[in-house]
Amino acid sequence: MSSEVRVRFAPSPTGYLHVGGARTALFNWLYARHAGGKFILRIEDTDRARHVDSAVAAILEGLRWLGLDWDEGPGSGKEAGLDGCGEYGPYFQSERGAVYERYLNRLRDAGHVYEDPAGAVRFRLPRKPMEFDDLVCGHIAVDRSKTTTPTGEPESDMTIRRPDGSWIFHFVNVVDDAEMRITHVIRGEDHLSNTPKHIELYQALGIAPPQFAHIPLILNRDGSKMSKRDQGAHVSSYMEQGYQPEAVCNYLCLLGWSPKDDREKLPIEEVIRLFEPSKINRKAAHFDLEKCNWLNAQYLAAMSLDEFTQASIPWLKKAGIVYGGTAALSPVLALIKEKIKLIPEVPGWVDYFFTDAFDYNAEAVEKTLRKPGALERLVQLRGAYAELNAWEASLLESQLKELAAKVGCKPAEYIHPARVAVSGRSVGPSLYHMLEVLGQQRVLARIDRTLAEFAG
RNA sequence: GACCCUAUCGUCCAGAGGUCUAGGACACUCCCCUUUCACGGGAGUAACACGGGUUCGAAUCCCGUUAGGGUCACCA
Repeated sequence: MSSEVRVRFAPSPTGYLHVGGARTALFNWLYARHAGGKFILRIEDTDRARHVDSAVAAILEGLRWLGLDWDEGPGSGKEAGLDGCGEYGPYFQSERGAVYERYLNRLRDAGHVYEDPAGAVRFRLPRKPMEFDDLVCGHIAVDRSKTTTPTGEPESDMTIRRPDGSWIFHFVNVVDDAEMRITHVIRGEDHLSNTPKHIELYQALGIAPPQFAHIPLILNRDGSKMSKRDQGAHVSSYMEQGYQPEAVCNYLCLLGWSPKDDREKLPIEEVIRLFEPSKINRKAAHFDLEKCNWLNAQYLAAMSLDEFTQASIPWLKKAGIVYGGTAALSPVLALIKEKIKLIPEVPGWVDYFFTDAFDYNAEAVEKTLRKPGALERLVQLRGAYAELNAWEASLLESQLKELAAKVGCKPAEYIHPARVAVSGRSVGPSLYHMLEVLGQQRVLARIDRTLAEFAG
């Protein structure tokens, strides 16, 4: 009746959301949004005994974080809770037993299933050549009569219900896709070999199968299979490490898809506009965290100072830094904003702005303060800065350079010790701007402290 | 083992028979900017897996080989 595109993401609640799964969800979502269709989330928890609410929550949380809102499924993309929305529910397979029973009877009436000696229900798999069109892989022709097990036995019939009455993936997956009016099944390439069997199921049921699109898997950088233990494998790890969700999402979009021009960072609206399942690459993509980090830095650079400040606050609090209001915080963050690749690095760059009790980095001390004459330079610089009636970066710079010229040494002889004296380390923002933000009182006091600590 | 998918710089992506002495990005190296670190700007190293065809012409089409991946469950 309607030609509306309906796609779905159907994870099983394993307790976390894998990036591979996230990308599958993303591509489904992109297509739904591109086509003005619906994105459905269905939880494949056929094993009710293993159903854990927190495991489902981890998946919903990851999807929401990435911005992948669903139109039907547990809860909605926008609100919390697991109640569900949509007219084809429930969206937990553990609650759909009656539906499966009904479809099983249809198969039974048509003579497609039988009970094996152990009491499991099996589907009589037609062993004949068949073919289908895949949106990503193209036309696929297989002869299932030829596939055998590792020991050389012919493949056995597909089990669809266990002796204990619980259901097997293949059957319920097909039934639910049919019941939920799914028009396009976009899933991982690991399902490619399952698809002929699923199509047989559709045919036995007398239902027209949906369009299929199998997307390549994501591998580790070195080409090995990405497992749950690998770095960056869980969406939650990006949440915990303070990545920008837009950046991670953007990166995932680029894994197997591209706008066909040289753009890398592009708004999701633009991806939605250009996305086509048939344009997805056929080759497995290797996951490169470096590039993801670079994209994240691009997103940070594009943030306003205010956005950057708001994003930094939770991490400053977590680090126990008392910054005393955004008015005091923002000028400091302005100094280091473009040096940051990941928001959680912020506390490590600004801590000394908010406490006088910072430590001196041993290596920095060795390389600058311990150098002959360094403390003498500090005394001279302190003298010059103490006399200033104004306190502004360009003035501080000209004063320092004048002093160096008068004494007949390089400005560096003042710059390096000064940096260590006021911050305890040898790397940081532009010295003069840092001094400006710190203020005259604190700068002089910190030089005094340094002189006292390292004299003699 | 059988069946299926895939094959362009280390990695991601352009390239859909001539415009390719193969382009962009990440990473790496060097230079500039900056007397710190980073950003930014510039330059450089680096690839069509191999072998056969088809064609006037192939990274692009076909076949084979090799390599990688997937599936062959009462996991999803």
